Amino acid sequence: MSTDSRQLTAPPGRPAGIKDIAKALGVSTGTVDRALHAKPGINPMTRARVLRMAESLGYRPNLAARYLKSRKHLRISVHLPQEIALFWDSLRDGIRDAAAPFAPALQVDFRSYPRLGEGDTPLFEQALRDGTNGLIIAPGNPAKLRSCIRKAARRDIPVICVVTDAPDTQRLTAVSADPFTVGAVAGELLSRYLPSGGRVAFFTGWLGTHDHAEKLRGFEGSLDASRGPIHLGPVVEAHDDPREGYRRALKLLRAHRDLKGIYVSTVNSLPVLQAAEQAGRLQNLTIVTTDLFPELVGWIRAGKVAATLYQRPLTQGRLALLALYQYLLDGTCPPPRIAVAPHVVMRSNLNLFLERLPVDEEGVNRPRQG
Amino acid sequence: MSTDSRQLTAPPGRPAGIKDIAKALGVSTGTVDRALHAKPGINPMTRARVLRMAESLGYRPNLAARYLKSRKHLRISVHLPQEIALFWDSLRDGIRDAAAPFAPALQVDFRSYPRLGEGDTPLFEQALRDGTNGLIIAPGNPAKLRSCIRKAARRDIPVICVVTDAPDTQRLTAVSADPFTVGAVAGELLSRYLPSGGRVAFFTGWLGTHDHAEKLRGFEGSLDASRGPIHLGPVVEAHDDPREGYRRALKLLRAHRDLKGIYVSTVNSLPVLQAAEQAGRLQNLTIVTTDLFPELVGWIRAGKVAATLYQRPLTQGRLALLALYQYLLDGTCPPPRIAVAPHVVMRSNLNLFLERLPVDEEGVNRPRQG
DNA sequence: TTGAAAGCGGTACCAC
DNA sequence: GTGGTACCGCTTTCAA
Repeated sequence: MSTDSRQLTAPPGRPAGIKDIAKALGVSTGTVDRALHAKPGINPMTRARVLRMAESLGYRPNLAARYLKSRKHLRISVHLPQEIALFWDSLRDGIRDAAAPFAPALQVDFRSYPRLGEGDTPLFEQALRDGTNGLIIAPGNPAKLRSCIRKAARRDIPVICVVTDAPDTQRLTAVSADPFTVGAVAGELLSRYLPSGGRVAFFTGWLGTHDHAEKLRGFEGSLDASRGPIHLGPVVEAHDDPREGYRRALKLLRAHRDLKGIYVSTVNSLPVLQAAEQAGRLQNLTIVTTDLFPELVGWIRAGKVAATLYQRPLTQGRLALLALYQYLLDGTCPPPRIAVAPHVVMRSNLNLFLERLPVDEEGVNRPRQG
Repeated sequence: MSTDSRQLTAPPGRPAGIKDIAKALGVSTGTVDRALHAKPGINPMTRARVLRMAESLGYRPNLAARYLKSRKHLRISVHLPQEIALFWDSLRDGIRDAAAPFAPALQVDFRSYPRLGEGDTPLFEQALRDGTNGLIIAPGNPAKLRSCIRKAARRDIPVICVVTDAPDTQRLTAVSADPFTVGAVAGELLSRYLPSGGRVAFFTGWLGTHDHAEKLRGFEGSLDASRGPIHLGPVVEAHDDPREGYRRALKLLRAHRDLKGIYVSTVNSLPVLQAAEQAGRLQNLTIVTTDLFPELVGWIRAGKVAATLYQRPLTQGRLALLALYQYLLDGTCPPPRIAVAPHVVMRSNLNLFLERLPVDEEGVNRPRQG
């Protein structure tokens, strides 16, 4: 008679291993391995028995041993733009830092392309050919990547979006500073900052971009919800171009002498600030900007920028990597969207953020003189 | 003649291991191991040669193999108060989450004592007796723990402080929301929120407590630095006692009919809010509070609390654990202080934080009626 | 003071 | 289909 397996189901002193399963069933470790990994060439019956026993013994694979033997380097590819360098470099740093504890089991390949949406498709396809195990991307133009993502999904290669999302695709998840909330925070700040009311302008890149439109929605909703008599004024698309931003800002300021505040919802805030200073309007404008970069520091220090909403690239990178690694390691599915709470950076807490920013404190931080 | 070691210093195809060092030097792996771990019973000369070779080969220990064999569970003790449960539980969660990837190589023992500063000393001494490898504590009364920390340092057992610091001790580092900055942010927010000026009150626990005094310094400095004609009004110590807080708040409001704002710099904000509501003054007060807990949610939603400064216990826990683990693993010394940037939580971004807060959305969040 | 060798828990290959 | 076993890189023990 075979031994009564039930008495073996009691948890032993130390965690059950593959050998314990094999012994309890009177099979070899090889068989157990094949069963656990759904490898070909095993009797379905045997497989079922092994799985049941593994379950009842509470078997958890020892990852140290697994990695030690198989040396299976998980390789993941990270494709991000070069511009704006500081932001994307921070994101890369966040990914690198989060990946460090898993080295050398996890290898991260960074690849860059010039600007958001320009040249990411070929990189994606190359990564698929190279047999990457997972991807982190910032889809500037989701439509163009749609088929790539589908292809990856078919091969069970997870894709995580950062900063921007590719909605309605099979990407595993998207990590971002929820744009609606970011816009809403800007709106609430300006409402509170301007209790006597007035009109505020909204600068953005392209209203056709999902994220930018969401920011506007959040911003407007927040202004409406506030009790103050503050209202949404002109909405300006500057297409993330400094010269266009400067030109449009100047024009805007001339056309609207009563403007009380401005929210620049993309990183393109410097031209707007310079235009406002040029026009001598800074004193009477409350300005909220987006993200944090060396040239902005001086403006914040001087109180010319009331607050900037920092999208925390480091944290986004960390969360994206962890979600991807978890999925690759044990199939854990992250929630469909991971929202990072934006930081409200002002003069009083600016220094805390500069520590993590590769900022040259000398000179760079002075606001340019008109 | 021994082989010329220099040609071996070139990085090989795959990472150098302990055997590579042994082979290059013509010694055994046992010797290499003893040298690398400063174990007793090895010729200093041999040791030096091994270390040099390890260096030049760029040797990095294979952690998988190390853990697989030695099963050396690092055990660390985390001692935190029970009250206020929600805050400290979040901190514990942050530690737990950060430790999870290292399981089972790292085991975390949580121990609790009733309130900050009450009963932490015996726990500390017990942990030392039990042979813990490291500690995370929240020193409510640094003076009492001073000798404990010294004892730990002598045995090379790292101690990390969270939330509160024990300055001038040998603790490895302290993770906290830098109190000066937190106070300064509150001051800047109130200055901006109240452009027409006036006086604002400052509620705290004990001015004798380092952190609380720092918050006041930051707060006042920020008010002074702002251009607005806003000034520091009454400073109230409520000793973190709800009844005392309520009583003092009522009295304060009666004595200062012109008060424009209040900053409650400890978690003891509910009584102050209730007093203000009772006195019918909420409409004309801009209130900034500290931390986030279920009972506060309704007040924020209703716009009665303009903002609350959240000290991000999850992040503090994560950073503390990582710093401790890094130190235990490869001796990496963290900076003497790790500052967490506090989050500015307002109506518009509240939901992002509630997701991580064990909050019952039903009923609990309504502000209590008088 | 040093060397040799036995595992740690899985994986992968070969033989049956 | 299944069993047996060498081996991943390191630690630890025992013998020299």
